[in-house]
Amino acid sequence: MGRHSCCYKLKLRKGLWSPEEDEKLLNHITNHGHGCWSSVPKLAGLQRCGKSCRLRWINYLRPDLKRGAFSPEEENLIVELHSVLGNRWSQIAARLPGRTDNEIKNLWNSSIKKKLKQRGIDPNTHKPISEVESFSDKDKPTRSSNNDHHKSPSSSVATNQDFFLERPSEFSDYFSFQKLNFNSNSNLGLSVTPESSLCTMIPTQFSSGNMVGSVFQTQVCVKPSISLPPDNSSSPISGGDHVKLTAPNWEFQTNNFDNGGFTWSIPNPSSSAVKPNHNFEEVKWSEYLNSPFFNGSTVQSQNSQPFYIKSEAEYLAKVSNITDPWSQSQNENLSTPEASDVFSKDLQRMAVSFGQSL
DNA sequence: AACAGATACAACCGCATCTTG
DNA sequence: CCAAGATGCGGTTGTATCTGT
Repeated sequence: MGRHSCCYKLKLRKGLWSPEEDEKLLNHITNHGHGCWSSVPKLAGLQRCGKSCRLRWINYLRPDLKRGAFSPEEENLIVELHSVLGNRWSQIAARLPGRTDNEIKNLWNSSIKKKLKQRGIDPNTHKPISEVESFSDKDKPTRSSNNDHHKSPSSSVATNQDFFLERPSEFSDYFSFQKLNFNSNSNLGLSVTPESSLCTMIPTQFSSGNMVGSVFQTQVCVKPSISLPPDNSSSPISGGDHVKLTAPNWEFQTNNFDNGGFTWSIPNPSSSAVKPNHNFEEVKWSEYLNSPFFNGSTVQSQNSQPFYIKSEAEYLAKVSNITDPWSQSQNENLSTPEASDVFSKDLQRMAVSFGQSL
């Protein structure tokens, strides 16, 4: 459709808004509300199209807008959200009260991108630039066209399910999950994908980012999945190319935006109960992102209600008991190889259990 | 002071989706 | 169900301002 139809019929003003125009629009909406935007210009006495009026109101005149520079916490939150949501500016803006998608987009393009690059982080992938550069073509996921999650969702996301299925590979790249050094093969005929191409990432703690020293920290969880070998194997699981499972233990990652580095930690594997038969496919990513967990507020107590994934009830209960994954991991000093080995074995056990329940 | 380039921000454009008759 | 209009979104462009020479 493109340009609003009224713009063709009438000679309408374009470009910057004058104070007089602002006043007319502000007065009209204050007194009457905007109603149908296409009728606003006429009712407000403006030579603009409704689309232009709407944009002016949303980005500039709205009374609840927060003015002034972005705080470091806001910038960190934007980076964090962008790593999950990509260029879904409106969704990012929804988590920063008083900020508009337009100004967040502008901030990203004019400032944050450069800062990340200066820290050696690729703003598209959120990976260290050195890793991005060494990521050869042969290692890229086959669905390379989906590798850039910064495309417009309108063109890349056909359905919720498609979106959900496509997100994991993007984030497995980002999180370099192979650091966990899973056993790539087991005597059960199962394999945990070493490159973690099916790894699913769930952000858990955006709302509870906290200051540790001068560092703003947030935590996210990474949920490995298991892929099955071809049907000719002796795998106890049959049917379908892949089975996705929720890991019995969740991995916490702390993002330290001050130095651009990532610190890995893994909760004590024995502290988490295995819940083998829940079906993560039930939860669509978009539903998750629209869940109450994400609604509006950017500051939320860690002890508040856990986020919504109905099939993850067991997990939620555990998360709510973890008061500080960061210091917990520091104290326990879980080194990656040992912990990941246990982690990997738990995954395999769970996969078998899952397969037998089918 | 004048100019050019960089930067930040405002606004537009085109597309997809939603709504309505 | 369909078509047209309305709305929302993200990419892009335009412009004012800043900064350095």
